[in-house]
Amino acid sequence: MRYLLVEDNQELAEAVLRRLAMDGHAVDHAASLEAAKDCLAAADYDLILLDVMLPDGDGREFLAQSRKRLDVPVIMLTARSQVSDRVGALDQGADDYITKPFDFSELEARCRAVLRRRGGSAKNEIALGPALFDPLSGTLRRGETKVDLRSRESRLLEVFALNPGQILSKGQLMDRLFTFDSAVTENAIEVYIGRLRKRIEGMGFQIETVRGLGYRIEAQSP
Amino acid sequence: MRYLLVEDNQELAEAVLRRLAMDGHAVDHAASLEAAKDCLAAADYDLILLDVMLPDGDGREFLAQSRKRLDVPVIMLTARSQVSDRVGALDQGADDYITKPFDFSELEARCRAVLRRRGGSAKNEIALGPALFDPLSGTLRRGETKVDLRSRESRLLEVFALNPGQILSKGQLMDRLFTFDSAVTENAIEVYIGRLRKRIEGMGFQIETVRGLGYRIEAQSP
DNA sequence: CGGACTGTGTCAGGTTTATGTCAGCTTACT
DNA sequence: AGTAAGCTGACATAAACCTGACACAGTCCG
Repeated sequence: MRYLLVEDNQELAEAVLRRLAMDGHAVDHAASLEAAKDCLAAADYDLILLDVMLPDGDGREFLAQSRKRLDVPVIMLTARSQVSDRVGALDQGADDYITKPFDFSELEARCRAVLRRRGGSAKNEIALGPALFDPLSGTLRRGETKVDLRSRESRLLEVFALNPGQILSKGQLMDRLFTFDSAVTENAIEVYIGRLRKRIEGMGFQIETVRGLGYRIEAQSP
Repeated sequence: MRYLLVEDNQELAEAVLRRLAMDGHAVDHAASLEAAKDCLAAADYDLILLDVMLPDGDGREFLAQSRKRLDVPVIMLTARSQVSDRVGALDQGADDYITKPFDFSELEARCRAVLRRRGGSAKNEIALGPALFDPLSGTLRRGETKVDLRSRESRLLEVFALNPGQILSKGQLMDRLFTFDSAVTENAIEVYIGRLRKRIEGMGFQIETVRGLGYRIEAQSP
């Protein structure tokens, strides 16, 4: 997938770029509307991440104009205070919006959601042993049994599901679950592992601790 | 592989250099950011080990700047006390971090992990007779049988696996397993050899004692 | 607006586990 | 047989991990 990120905050932009690159996407970065136009002229994108406040104009106007020519999904990045930003963002042609500060995992989830909506119904469920996990809705299903996960639990499980068999350290999990400026304890991961374990009981797979290294998902042993 | 170590503590730097050299890597050493820049201009590296606190600046800033131009994996070396060091290290562009003081074997393991992640996901398993050993997850497999090793056991086995047929003295093994400033008895090695032997029973290879000299790994005799 | 509810993250105390030492034993070599 | 080297079961310890309880902030709903 090829993304275009339009964002003038350098620090934030780099963090987002890195993260999306880790997921295997090619991401171009434009720090202004001017630069964004150049990028759009030069390449085809699958998704645009568009900040509202930009040095040379308002992202919404840009969106309104581009919509006539483009048919690319757009996710708006808005500041929390700018409530009015949200209102109308969707009207203006955005496919979704996300308020800053956001978790990277949430951004990833929204990107997937939007792309899925657009690109037809590519199934987005992940098989976990005999169970099926839908990270978008946060539901886990095995036959008749269905479990709803909370947002954090869902993201956590998603990270495991995307790295089956691999050991993930608490540090890695933290970086995947939390914003870079939020200072949470590693203990939070332990707590969530515990909560998640309770929920996935009887689903045919389990999270196993690898002492000193991290955690790993595995199909039920016995 | 060619590494660049950016670290101002002379003693630590030399120890790391020696160790990595033993693994057959070429390692350059820069004691400051200034020197690091010169090195980067002069050569291409496969991996950078970057201390956070340096006499002429913060390693993280350096990293943030370099990221634009470089695409080399970076492992940050942070002090345990400096919690803030760790926070965001990965977001700032590091591929991994390791807190001082660290065991050399852990450093090696992380280097391998990062390089592997970067260089595609080639499996990193080592053949030991009829068995396969994955030093990253610490699992040993022979056909259907799977054994999980503990961290120290895993590192110990790794040393043997990388030096097949060679006799390794207890001193050498200690150097490879423990931090240079930690004072452990040679008996500890004996104990671990014993534990490891128990675990690898039936895996088709064995650790044999060479009285007065050390130990050696060999395929099962009969 | 206030109270009930929910999702989150922290904390403190309890539990488990890896690790290294020790003491006494076995083995190999002279 | 004597001696040094190696082995091993038992143990203390500290670190890693788990978990019940709680505090806090949103959100919902009357």
